[in-house]
Amino acid sequence: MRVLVIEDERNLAAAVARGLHAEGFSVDVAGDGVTGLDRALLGGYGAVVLDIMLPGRSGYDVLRELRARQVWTPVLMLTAKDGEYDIADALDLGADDYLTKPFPFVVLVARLRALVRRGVPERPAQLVVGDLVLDPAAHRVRRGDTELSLTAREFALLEHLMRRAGDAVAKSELLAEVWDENFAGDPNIVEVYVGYLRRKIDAPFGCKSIETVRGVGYRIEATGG
Amino acid sequence: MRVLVIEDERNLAAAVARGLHAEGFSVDVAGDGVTGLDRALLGGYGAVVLDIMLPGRSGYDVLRELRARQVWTPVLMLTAKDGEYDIADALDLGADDYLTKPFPFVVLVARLRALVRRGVPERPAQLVVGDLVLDPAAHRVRRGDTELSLTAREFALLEHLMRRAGDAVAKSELLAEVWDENFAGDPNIVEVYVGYLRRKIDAPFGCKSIETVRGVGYRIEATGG
DNA sequence: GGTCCCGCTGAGCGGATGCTGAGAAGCGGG
DNA sequence: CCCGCTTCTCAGCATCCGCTCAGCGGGACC
Repeated sequence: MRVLVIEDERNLAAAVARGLHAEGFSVDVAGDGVTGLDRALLGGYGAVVLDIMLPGRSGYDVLRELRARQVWTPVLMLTAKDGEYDIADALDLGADDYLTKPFPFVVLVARLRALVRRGVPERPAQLVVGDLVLDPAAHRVRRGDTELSLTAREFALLEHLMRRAGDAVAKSELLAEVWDENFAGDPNIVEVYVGYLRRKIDAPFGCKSIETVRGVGYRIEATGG
Repeated sequence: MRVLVIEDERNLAAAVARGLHAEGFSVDVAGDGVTGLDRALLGGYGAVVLDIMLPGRSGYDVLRELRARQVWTPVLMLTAKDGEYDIADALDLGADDYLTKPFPFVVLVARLRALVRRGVPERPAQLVVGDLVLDPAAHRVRRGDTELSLTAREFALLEHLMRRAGDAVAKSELLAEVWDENFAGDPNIVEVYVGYLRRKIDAPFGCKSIETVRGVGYRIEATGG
């Protein structure tokens, strides 16, 4: 099984290539969108791993062009930040799955295998914590059967916490990932938004899924909810 | 390297255990899904060999539960028949590899080695001393099944001691590592915090895991815990 | 057995930390 | 053009934490 990896970060590309090779895949690497697209158009690949942020042509462009030319090779997108619109767009354009960096390597392999084996788009699993369910692609959150209405920022924060469910996530990390690496404002914003979240996802249901880890940050967990 | 084998066919389990042991693995065997899951949840295994057909809970269930609880130990599934859909489901659930019975023993060893070498540990192992368990990522401490609530400083101190479990750690080292290299205050602070720790992690359980090494510092050990 | 020093602990203070409400600025829809 | 929603700032407040200090008890060594 041949796999094409289109990724400009050399280290990551090399690591992925090495790992996939060890898993028995034949791997080609393209360092930018243009050559990546050329290779992909040649066909013969069982799957394509495609970074969104690329020099030359963006991952979006490559994917759009591929599908426009009737190439239906399964594509797994890699996104740097978990901006939900990126993902939604990519899926609309015909991506079959996606992963948010950084990702555990096994997950990449498992998803790739699933993609290749079935030849069927596997919908990325929703995030589940207790009876809290967040669907990144559909941009929805439910607690049990109740649909919750979150703003974009609240959603991004909750998604980030749920992706690391069980872990204590540092406030600085949340600030960097959910807001911006170079966010200049008041870091207190994290506390404010955690407050908003609690009022929406916990208080109405009398539970307490977001715990404060004093001196560190926050942790979301199934217990109590 | 510890390996957990969850397999109900006694002969097979015994053969696998013997063989792996001869290959240098430490092997635990669980004869059904329930006990297997319990063991696996305790962590500390480098890999799990998991039969799909099991009394108690099926291999699917065990795997699903494991992953749901954020346990990422590599799992190698064993299937009786070579129905590819079984395999597909298992891989989707987060299995890392599989073998179809009957399999040559050498293949099992090779695959296991590959699994372990590829190393998934993605999540830093938790620190274990007796029934004291500290999870740095989740920022949690348990004694047995009881969750302990430590402050940031207490946590840092305990983590440092546990990372060097069995060693006598100098007070000066603790001061430098847990506090600050250039800490200017009263060095007695270490004693104060060891006191806090003992009151939280030992006294309520009537044990004595933190020993004083007079003239040197402190040592944490399993004995009595 | 005595003496001395190390380690233990309780009280208490000052500051750090986290939560919340009020409200301003930006933005888009009607 | 106005209104409502969202995002973010700010300041007050309650709580918790980290640390100091001083006195006491017990182990080590002679």
